[in-house]
Amino acid sequence: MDMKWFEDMEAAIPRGEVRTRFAPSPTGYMHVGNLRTALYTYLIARKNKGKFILRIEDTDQGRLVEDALQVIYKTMHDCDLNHDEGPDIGGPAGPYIQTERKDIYEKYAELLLGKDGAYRCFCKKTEAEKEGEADFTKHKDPCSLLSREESDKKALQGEAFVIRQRIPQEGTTTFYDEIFGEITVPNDTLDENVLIKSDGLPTYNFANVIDDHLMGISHVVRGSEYLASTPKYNLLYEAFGWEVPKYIHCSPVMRDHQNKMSKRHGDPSYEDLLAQGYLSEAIVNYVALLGWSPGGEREVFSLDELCEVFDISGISKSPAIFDIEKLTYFNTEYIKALSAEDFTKLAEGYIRQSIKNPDIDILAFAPLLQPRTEKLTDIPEKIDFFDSLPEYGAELFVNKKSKTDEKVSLEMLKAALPVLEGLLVWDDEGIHGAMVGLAEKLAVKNAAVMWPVRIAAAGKAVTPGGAVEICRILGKQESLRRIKIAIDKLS
RNA sequence: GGCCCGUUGGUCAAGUGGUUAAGACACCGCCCUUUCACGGCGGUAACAUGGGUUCGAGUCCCGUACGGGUCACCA
Repeated sequence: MDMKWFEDMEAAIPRGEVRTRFAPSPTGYMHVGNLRTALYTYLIARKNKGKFILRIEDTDQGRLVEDALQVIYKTMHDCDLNHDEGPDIGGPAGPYIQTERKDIYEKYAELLLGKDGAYRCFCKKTEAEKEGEADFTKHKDPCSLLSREESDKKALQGEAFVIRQRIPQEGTTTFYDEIFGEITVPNDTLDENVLIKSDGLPTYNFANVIDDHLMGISHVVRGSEYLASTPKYNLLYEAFGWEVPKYIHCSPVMRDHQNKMSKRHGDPSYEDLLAQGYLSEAIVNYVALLGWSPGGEREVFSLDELCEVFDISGISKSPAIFDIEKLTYFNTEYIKALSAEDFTKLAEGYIRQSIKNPDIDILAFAPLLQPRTEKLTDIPEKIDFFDSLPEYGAELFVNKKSKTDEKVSLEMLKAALPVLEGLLVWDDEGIHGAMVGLAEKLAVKNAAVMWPVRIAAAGKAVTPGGAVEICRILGKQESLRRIKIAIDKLS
């Protein structure tokens, strides 16, 4: 065995700084829990002026998904979770794609074999483990008893094998997690997992340990589903004589008390949320708070601010249920905080979805929409009435607070028609003045005029903006036409 | 089933032995208002459970219940 090679590998490991890594499998789908893990991982690196690394865990050849890498890059980029090292930009600890590190794993597996921390298993892959009846009894693997000579001989003869981790059956293993504290498990409950598969590629169980070590990862951030196998990873570090990194296991993001968020249940992925009209910044802010708390009362944080205040101690042990309503609240806040230009830019496409009439000024809607938009996708149905007057019932004219009913509305519209018709300048000031003046003349509340006019102009009860703004955007001719339609309807 | 972990209002959560148990979302009410919304003000609502330890327990210990994770040649 070429020990010089191993020495060189060790010597090349970046050290002396905080290094974290986000290590997704290319599944083509970034679920919310994944995004949160990426965020926390990023935050820990930035908070400590360290490095954030992207590593692709693609050792499952059967599950390759086309373009999955692009989904990862795009999500990270959209969310501003920029990495310092990764497959696309390189770095001192590459390659950053596991299938490109095959020879590295092979060498370390060989080394481990030599240390008796692993053994070859020549058993046939058992199809016996069918769905349904789970067998929880542990079986002693006969191959673990094979002498090194026998094992080498069989391998040399070309017999297919996998490499399994050898686990001492006595004693306990203890590891420390930054969130859960000290955890101790009896060694005889640990399985001798496959480290190298028959296709020569490593399993997660092996690759993560090798890579985290070789890439100089100081803080391992991952989902709590790995909590149960962490003792086995510790045993691996121990067998190699390597320093164990800090562990940060995050509890899952749930859809309800019983189930994790999942594609199967139709829970939204990051991409889905974008498509539903949520802003990246709002999603990131909300997700940061799902399972982590800064401790104070403040909740709105930009990414940069999160880098400052984030602390591992604020991460919660128990799972958190994803609440789309609270996300919506954050989204509303972020939309309101947008500059008028930025909002217009984002809203334009949605506005065009329902406004086909080229005579209508698209930009006129933006200021009306911005303070009352929860999700960008809500925009089209809010303004569809501008394009064409919807069918509506006369009961919309009834409003207690404005003191209007169908009869009063008819009177008001009849009175308003000539006043508006006589307006020479069709702007907010003029329209407002005309209607308020009319109300004063008739000795009624402003609302008694405004309500019927708004209903007549819009044909729906809930509208962005009031009678004045709607009439202004509609234009004089169309406004008058709609008022006449309403008069006919009420007569 | 074994092992591991968790449990503060509907949800996210603060809280590290002594608090009137924060805050946010949602919900309800009032005010403002040319609608809805926004905004302002106020309200309903919680320490899973039983034992300890302690002068004193949401906070520490043990049990119970409930929930989750894991026990793949998936990660």
